[in-house]
Amino acid sequence: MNLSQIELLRILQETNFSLSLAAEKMHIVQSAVSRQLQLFEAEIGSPLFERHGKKLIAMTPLGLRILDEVNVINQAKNNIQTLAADYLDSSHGVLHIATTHTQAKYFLPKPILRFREKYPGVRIYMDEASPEQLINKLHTGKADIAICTEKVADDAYLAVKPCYEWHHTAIVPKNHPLAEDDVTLERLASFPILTYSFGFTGRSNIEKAFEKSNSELDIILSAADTDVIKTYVRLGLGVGIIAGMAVDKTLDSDLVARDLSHLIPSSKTKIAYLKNNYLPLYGQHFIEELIFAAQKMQF
Amino acid sequence: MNLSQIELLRILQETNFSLSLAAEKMHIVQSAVSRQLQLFEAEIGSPLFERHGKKLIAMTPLGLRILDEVNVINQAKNNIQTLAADYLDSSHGVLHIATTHTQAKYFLPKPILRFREKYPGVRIYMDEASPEQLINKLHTGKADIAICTEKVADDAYLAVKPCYEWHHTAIVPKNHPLAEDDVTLERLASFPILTYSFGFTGRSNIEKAFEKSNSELDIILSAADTDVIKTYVRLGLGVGIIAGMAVDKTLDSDLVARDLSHLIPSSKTKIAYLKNNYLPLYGQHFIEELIFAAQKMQF
DNA sequence: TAAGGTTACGGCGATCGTAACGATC
DNA sequence: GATCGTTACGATCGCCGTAACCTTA
Repeated sequence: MNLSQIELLRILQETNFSLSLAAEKMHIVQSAVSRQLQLFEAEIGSPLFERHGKKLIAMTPLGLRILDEVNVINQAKNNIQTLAADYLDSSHGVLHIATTHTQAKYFLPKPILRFREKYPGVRIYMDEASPEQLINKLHTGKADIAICTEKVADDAYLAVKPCYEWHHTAIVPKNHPLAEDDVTLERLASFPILTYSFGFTGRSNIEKAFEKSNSELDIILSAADTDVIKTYVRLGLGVGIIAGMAVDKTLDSDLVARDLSHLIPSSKTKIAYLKNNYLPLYGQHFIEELIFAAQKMQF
Repeated sequence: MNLSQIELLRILQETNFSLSLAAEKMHIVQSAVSRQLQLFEAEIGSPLFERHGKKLIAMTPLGLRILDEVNVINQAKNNIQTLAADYLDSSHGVLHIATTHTQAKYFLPKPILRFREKYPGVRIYMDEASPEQLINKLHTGKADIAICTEKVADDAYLAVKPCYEWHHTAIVPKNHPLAEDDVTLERLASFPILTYSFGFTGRSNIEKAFEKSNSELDIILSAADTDVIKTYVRLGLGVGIIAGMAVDKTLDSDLVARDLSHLIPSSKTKIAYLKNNYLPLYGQHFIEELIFAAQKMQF
């Protein structure tokens, strides 16, 4: 057993068990990969992959169980490398942030600016995805830190820190009835609604609010992206329900924002990362920036 | 970085940072070890060991942090090997049990007999040690399963299963006053006491019982070993306080046993093993035997 | 000066690459 | 028949062992 064989197993799971793709990723020829896999299976004494003829199509139960350990080893190996690099120079490096559109556009700009000032040598990769995908990116090592509102609870491998609490806001064009009227659940439900997709940015709390009432929402447009919602609200398609921090007083001056904090439960945006993943110092400082920025906010 | 370098680091911590001892353990020459360490430190880019001249005397903070990850890797590597062996043949193998003398002599015989019948191919190593050492043996991989009463709480890396509950018993020679009289804390305290050493077999509960009362125990002999205590009780040195299950009705018929369950809080014997350590099937069955045996007992 | 660690060098074995072959959709 | 995997073989590179050298108690 050696580390390249461990790495091979890890890559095979990523490449849908393709030896040729794995070879490419490892920068060696395919025949070498084939032999290494054979050697490893020989050492284990049992096949780790189900095969159709010569093609690998799945992992055996033993293979899956061993894959768990392989991932542990891989994580630890990466930690060693990160630790070493961090110790040599904690001012340079790479930070993969995975988050939803709303956070990326309306919450992250300030903390990222401050962070850039302190760490001009750190390259930031920002990855937008659905909350479900965010967690997956953490687990597969494609992201170091995830920032989102939904789905990050009850995962034993995740460390989750509360970041900030916010409320939803309804937005309508200036001439819309809701621009002036009292806002109630029933009144809201009488209009076509535009809001976030399932599983995004506090959508679950919107569901909860209307579950309890007798009204039913007529959601005519769901989007992951606040700006898409705003666009169609401007076109008069209906009432937008968006996150409070996504309302920009100057850019959205053509719209009227009505606070919904009395109707829809507050949402909590969290910061999540893998417990077993060593975050370089600048990563830890980035989280501090997030929390600092959160404290300065109010919705 | 490769697995032998990882292994080297692990062994260096075991050998007090001696390259020559490490070389011996790894069955290679010392110069090879020296070079591998240099290569690894070069790859890390920083020294992992503090040196006095050429001699290694301690680890640097970075080295210690990396050692954590090394141990994780080592554990996972062992798990892979155990998984593979277990899958090939779950009827043969080795089981390292670490426990105290009392458990080894008075609780384990029955479950071990039953286990041997089911798994004649499993070699059992029984290791006697203090509770503190038991935990250490688990952490260093020298034991798979520990059975004891003290010290196994609040360790995040340990899985702890309750095994059985028992009470202390006082033993005296037949002609001793306590053979007949009512047993109270005060009465007990009026005699010289022989019992377990600090940190052994429910000793902490004895302390607790007497802390609350005004009496103070005059412990004239402490031993880890119940049989030593019995021996000196037979010689008339005083009153023995031992675990209830350590009283053998036939072998100890020359002694009088007085139950202390109304005076000393009950003790709980637990089974502990490392959460991250894969126990082969027979190991899991061994634990089942322990729990089965425990249910058949009563003290 | 003995014991532990480093440096230099030669030899062996592990693993890679090339290439030809085999199988599967 | 194109893609993917296996087998065979030669070449290379990494790692070990021998041995001489360095350093400190």
